[in-house]
Amino acid sequence: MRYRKIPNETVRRLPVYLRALHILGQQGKASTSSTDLADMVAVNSWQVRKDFSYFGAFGKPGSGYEIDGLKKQIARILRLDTEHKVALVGVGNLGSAVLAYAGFAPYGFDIVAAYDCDPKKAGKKIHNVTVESVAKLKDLRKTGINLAIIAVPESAAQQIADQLVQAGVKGILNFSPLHIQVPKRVKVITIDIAVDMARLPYYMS
Amino acid sequence: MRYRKIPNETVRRLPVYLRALHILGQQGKASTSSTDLADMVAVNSWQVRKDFSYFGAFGKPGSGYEIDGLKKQIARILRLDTEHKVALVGVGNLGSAVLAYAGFAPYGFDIVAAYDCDPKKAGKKIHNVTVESVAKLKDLRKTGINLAIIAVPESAAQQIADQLVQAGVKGILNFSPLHIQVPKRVKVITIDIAVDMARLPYYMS
DNA sequence: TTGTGTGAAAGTTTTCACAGCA
DNA sequence: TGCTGTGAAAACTTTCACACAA
Repeated sequence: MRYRKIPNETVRRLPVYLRALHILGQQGKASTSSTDLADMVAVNSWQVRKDFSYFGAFGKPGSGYEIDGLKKQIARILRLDTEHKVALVGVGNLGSAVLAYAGFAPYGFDIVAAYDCDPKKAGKKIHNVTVESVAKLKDLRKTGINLAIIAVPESAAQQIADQLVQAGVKGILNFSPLHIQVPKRVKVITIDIAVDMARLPYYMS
Repeated sequence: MRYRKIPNETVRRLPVYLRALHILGQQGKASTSSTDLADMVAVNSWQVRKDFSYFGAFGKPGSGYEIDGLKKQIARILRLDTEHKVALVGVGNLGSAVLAYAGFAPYGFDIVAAYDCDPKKAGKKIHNVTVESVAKLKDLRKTGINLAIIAVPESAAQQIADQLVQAGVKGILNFSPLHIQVPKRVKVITIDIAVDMARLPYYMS
């Protein structure tokens, strides 16, 4: 079953496996099994094996998966085998939290630029990144950054997205609710905290 | 097709429809169509109609859906027709951003308590909520709060989750990566920013 | 013996096409 | 005419069962 079309749901799980493997690696382990991985990320062992099978076989019957090799394979599939420079737009409460967040590093993301429309913030250094005016967004193209995080208020999100696309950004992580319009070639992933939270009561007994 | 089992994916979309309806209501509109709603949330019109059909018919052929009525219906299904008090644990960068976030209010969520393990923060008022020591978590049961947001570092998350379950919490929005172990009766929804971001490069041309 | 890889079956979700109401 | 509601088909995803490799 080599190199079939990878199901979307599998792609969604791959970063989770990657994080689990990262942790196992830090614990000094060299290999693991589909059962152990499954327990860590709360799926079934056959789901893990099936997911991996979409890009060909990685594991050894009897002994399991070699952690370093598997990490590299998954990183390559997700195109996380090279560093990605990221721009952040909106350095409010949420933006600052994003800048402080250490969780991006294991995936090879590095936030190297930050923009805010508040002139008082321009020039300030927050978590090692100097905040610039949003007017400077047009210079983004020269920097080779093609990933951006939008953490601005809802009302400004579409306008910022337009500017980012103009500046050559190809992928956007969007924290503002509802849909942002971009050309088809640009991928947007939206995280809406309230929308996710709103599902909780439904599932509570 | 009345009162069939509601697909999980439909439940995931309901809060999104709710937000769109909220906006339409604020714009002074009284009714809308499946096509308009679909455009706002980036799905197809037949998906919208199918989703609504799982709880019975709401709309009028020819004229569409009455916004207020539809909002109430969806809120009732999601059990968002009553206010929900929420406790926040972890008032760091992310926790503060959550406290400041206005997006919860339209769904009826109200963050009324905040806890942090840093004794220096105890007693401080942040965005109208007084921060308390995590030692006070055991008093949570008396307050009638059964929803919590975990915004603590990864290493403390499981321990906090255990305490929350002990205190009678039935639903948890978890910002720390990887899986948190809770009894089956408790629902956990995890938001992992980095894991979502990690899918972007795969989809970028 | 332990643990992988994978066809086939079962289950879920999306898409389509169209009947029918206002 | 405009727009809904829905059965049926198609597409996608998960689960199972088991052959087989170390």
